[in-house]
Amino acid sequence: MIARIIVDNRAKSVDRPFDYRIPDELEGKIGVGSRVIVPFSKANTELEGFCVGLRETSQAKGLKDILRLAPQPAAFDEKMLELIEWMRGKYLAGYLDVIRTVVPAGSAVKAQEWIILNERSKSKGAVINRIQEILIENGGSMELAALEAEFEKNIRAQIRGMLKNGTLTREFRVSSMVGEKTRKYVRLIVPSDTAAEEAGLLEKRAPVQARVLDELSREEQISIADLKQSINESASGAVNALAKKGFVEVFDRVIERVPVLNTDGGGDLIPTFEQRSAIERINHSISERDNTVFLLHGVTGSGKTEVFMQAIEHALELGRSALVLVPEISLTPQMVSRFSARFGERIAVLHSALSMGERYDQWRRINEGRAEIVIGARSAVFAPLKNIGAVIIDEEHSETYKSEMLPRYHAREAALFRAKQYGAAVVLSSATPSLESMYKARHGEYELITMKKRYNENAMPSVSIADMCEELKSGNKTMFSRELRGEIEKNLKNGEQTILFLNRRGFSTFVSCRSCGRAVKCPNCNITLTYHRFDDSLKCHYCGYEHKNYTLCPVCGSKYIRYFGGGTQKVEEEIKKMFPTASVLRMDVDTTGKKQSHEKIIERFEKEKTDILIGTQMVAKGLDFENVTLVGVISADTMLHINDFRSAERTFAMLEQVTGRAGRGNKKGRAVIQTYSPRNEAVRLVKTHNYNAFYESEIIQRKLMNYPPYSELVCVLFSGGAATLVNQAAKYYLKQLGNLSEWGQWAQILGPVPASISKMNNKYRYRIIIKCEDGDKLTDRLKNAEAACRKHANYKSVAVVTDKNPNMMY
DNA sequence: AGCACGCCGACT
DNA sequence: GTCGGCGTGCTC
Repeated sequence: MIARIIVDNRAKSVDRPFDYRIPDELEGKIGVGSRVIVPFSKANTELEGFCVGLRETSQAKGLKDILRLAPQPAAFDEKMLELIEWMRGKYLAGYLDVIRTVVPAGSAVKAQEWIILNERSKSKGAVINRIQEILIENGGSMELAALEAEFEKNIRAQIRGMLKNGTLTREFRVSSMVGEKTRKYVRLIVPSDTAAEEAGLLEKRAPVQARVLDELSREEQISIADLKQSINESASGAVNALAKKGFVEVFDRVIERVPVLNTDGGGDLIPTFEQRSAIERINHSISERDNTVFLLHGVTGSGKTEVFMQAIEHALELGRSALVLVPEISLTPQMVSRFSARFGERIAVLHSALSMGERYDQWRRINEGRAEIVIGARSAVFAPLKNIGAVIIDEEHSETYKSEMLPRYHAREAALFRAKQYGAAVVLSSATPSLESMYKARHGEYELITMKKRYNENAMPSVSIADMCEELKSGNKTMFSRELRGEIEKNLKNGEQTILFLNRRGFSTFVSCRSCGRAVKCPNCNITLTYHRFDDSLKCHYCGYEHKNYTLCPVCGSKYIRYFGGGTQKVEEEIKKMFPTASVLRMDVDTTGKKQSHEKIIERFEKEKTDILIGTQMVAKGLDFENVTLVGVISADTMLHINDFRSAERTFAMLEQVTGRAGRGNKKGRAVIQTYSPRNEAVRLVKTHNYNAFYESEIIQRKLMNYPPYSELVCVLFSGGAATLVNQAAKYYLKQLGNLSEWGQWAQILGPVPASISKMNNKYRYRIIIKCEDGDKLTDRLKNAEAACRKHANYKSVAVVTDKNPNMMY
């Protein structure tokens, strides 16, 4: 038999299957997804490979044998392979890029090349002698990479020569990067009465040893870590002494790294009429296996989580599994704990904070069918579930579902693909669905379920809009309108909590000179630097460049340097000035840098009843606190004026979400939105929480401008060291794409033009945007044009990245 | 990526 | 004459 193998060699040109013979001893043991070790290229380097198919014969000449199986289980099954193939086409990515995305990182085996010195030979080459000396110093063998590191120049030629004449031999040693985790355990190897007797003897002389024996008589095996806890630090010494005397033995026990889940999440609730009817429709589809896609449009607090849980329960009853995607797991702790309270051990939670080992163990649990419900962010869509019955995508409009790395997949699209494979029901859920999804729902492609009532029949928060132009006219130059200020005062008096939201993305605080009018820019990127109060420095949020704050303008030397825009730090400062007695917490990227500090802030806010929480994006999602009755949006404009066709949609969704944080308990919630554009539709319609009106006004704009959902966008980004070269490469690419008239569909090409961030990390960037009916039909053309660019001698240094349906326009 | 092959200039 | 420079092309 012949196996088709994708070799784990990062070179793009080898991104295709290679045929290998399956040796007799491996016959029948290799199938789709198997991880194997194969010799590759002239040097027969041992590489890991993934099997993507079997066949009887091969036309390739010079077939080699598969060397052996890698220790890990198969990385994927046939269904997952279909997904891999689909993603390869859809997102113009290579096999390996896709496989590395789909298969958990770190579960790969890496073979290190070791060099062994056989005999010391006399040589006239200084390098050759030095190689021998270093090898002898290291006990006769070394990893090639370590050996090479000892030299400044390349020693490949010398090594090759020495391998040929037998002075050296080569060996590949595999070390699996992540495998099972083991822990040291102790157990008795003598009868328990012998141990008890010994314990009695040791009582006075060695009390710690006596206690170890005592505990082991009650429990068969105990980890050394536990003993250290229950006795004291010297327990491990005592264990060693007992082992030496032959009473106990220490052994490695495989343990699974399962993160601890919080399981307090309240009991079952009685579903409302709206919930019941939603559940019925979804469960019917699960039973029928008809792959219906539901768009669940429900206001915040309408009890969508309960609907999800009942659908999942139904899928499990039918022996099927369930996949739940959320925008970011750390932002939905309440949902996760409700799920784990209900489903316990059957859940696997995948999130970015997991270590590689934890991730691998979760992957195995799912793969072996020990966890049937997966809840996680974007990449959880690749969880190795079998027989999926229900797929739930919460906050389906969220932009975090789109990957910014290669392959630039959209988790919603990938989830729909998987659901189709298994005939699973899909629930796309949101209070503010994406225009694309609502369009499909209104045109019969998806089934619309609407949930209008909040679970506890609470009214939606009342929203008022503060016109900041008016404030300025009446002489208010602070960041806060009189109305917001008044409401905060009211809340402080009543002992109720307030959340202040500030969207820093897009318009960060920047430093500019009042004399020459120039803003301080990053030397590597065409972007203004952001001022950070904390260490009085200017930082570039794209490349990480950092500079101490200037006291004089770096361009004209003037001392009239000014700060523009207000970040969260500024808001915090002003609030503290205005309300000196109020307790204040700030939550943004700077205060949540460390793992879990974000959860800690939320916990503190809840427990300590902090008066005011100031935050960015992250306060907008999932927080559900009874005592929060006021939400203030410092500026609704920051997102609105970004030059992007989705900015209105984003603004509306964001405002709906933040204002929805108010009044989750019995008290009525209020929200104040500050803006310089009070008449803008996205801002105005939040006041009445009227999504449908917003949809109708926005969809007209989209149709007029032929934007999605009336078209598809393909964005091609070119970047390289010299602006003109990059621009030429983009033009050459367009020429390779051929005539629009031959494409068999309506299409429009925009560009090439400099990208919105025209320079990043010292790379100049140009973009082409293709508006068309069906981007997937262009895939082959795009791939060919990209390949032509890469081949062209002049443009080899220019990187080309294609993004279908990008979040932003670059 | 890494290696071999191959076609041109500077050396024993 | 040949050693070695790196441009080109292939890896089952």
